[in-house]
Amino acid sequence: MAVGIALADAEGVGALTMRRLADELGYKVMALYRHVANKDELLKQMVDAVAATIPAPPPDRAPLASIRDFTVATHDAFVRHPWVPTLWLRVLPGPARIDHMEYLLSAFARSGLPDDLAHHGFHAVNNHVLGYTLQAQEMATSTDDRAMEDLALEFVESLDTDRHAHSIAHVQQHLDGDTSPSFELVLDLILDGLERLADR
Amino acid sequence: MAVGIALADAEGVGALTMRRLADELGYKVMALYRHVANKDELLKQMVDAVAATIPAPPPDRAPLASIRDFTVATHDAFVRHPWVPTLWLRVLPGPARIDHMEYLLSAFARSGLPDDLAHHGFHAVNNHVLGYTLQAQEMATSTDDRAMEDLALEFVESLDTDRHAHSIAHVQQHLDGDTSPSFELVLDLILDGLERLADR
DNA sequence: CGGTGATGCGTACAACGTACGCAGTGCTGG
DNA sequence: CCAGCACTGCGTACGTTGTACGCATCACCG
Repeated sequence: MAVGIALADAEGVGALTMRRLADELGYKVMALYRHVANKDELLKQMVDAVAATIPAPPPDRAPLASIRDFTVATHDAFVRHPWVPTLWLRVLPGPARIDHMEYLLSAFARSGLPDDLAHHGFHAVNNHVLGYTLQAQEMATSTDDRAMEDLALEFVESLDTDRHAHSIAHVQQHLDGDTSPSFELVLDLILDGLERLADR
Repeated sequence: MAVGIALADAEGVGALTMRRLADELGYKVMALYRHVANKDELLKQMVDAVAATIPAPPPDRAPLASIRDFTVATHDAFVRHPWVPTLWLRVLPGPARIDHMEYLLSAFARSGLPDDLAHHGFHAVNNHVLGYTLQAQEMATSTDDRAMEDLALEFVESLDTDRHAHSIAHVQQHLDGDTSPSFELVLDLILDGLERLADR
């Protein structure tokens, strides 16, 4: 069931309406409610299904490396399903999401970082994946790829060349596309910082 | 206008319906549309109004310290108006939001960091404020303070003591409240990391 | 004084989530 | 083999939301 649903991520969460989903499946609306309590429950299951696809690194990997890999894998999943980060926080966590959390916490526990740093690190890493992907979404809302670039240019046009010089330059940097590995760079920034703090 | 609206942050965005807002103001629904094009426009103005309240540090402050202060101020604003982070990315940026972006970028430009690091740093900092506050929201959704604690405890009850030991411990840490300054700690982690990368 | 613009509003509609109760269908225990 | 039961699909219908459209009112200016 969650499968036919995840297919509707081709059109964004906004397009995911119960009637639309029913149509897609060849059923009528109310039939869906025999399988799902309500829409929130449905979304919860969808998010959980995605969470379940995030692979945990092999157990023999070093803790910090595991954290890195796992976070990158989470980011990948978010990129593959752009609607997930939006819902990640809004719906109640299902089993897979709890396992996800548990895994990351356990890796931090094994990392040798002091308890409080591990605690903060967990949040830092979580915020980073989530914030980063959400931010990326901001741009790509329902724009068919080429149109996004136009939209960015149009946005730049609307700015005052003097007062917003930096913003214009920033957008330009994005359009030049020379900033791709930003996600992992900042992730490493955080992880290295944690290690350094622990060493003191 | 945005004033009567911002007052509706006492009940969360969900409660902000056009009819409700009209009632609150003593008007009927359609009267609102003489002042605002549509609801998105309204939300945009609300977010922008909040963005306008975020103070820029004095010009003589060191760039990195300015970034820090400004980010903390942004976080404060988000805490004061919990509905803002959710909308921050969803609505189009108004003038105040553009100024906000411009200020942060200009501080990075003055910081002496190489261009690409400044670019990434901007995103890192932005993601952090946003991600952090959103994450905090996750917990505090429409729960009247004391009830939240109960909810957390109930959540813990639902977990398997063995399989989810770390998650339980993590929630416990939150309930003990010994983790408050987490936001600034991670922020410093990021800023220090940027500096260190630049020095190499 | 007549006209013109801004402002408030009443009615109405489409899209949504979903409550409720009925109908068919297949499996099970006697 | 059949009565009953549980499950699944569905038709109808309601309440809530955003908002289009057109009319009424009123201030002001020539």
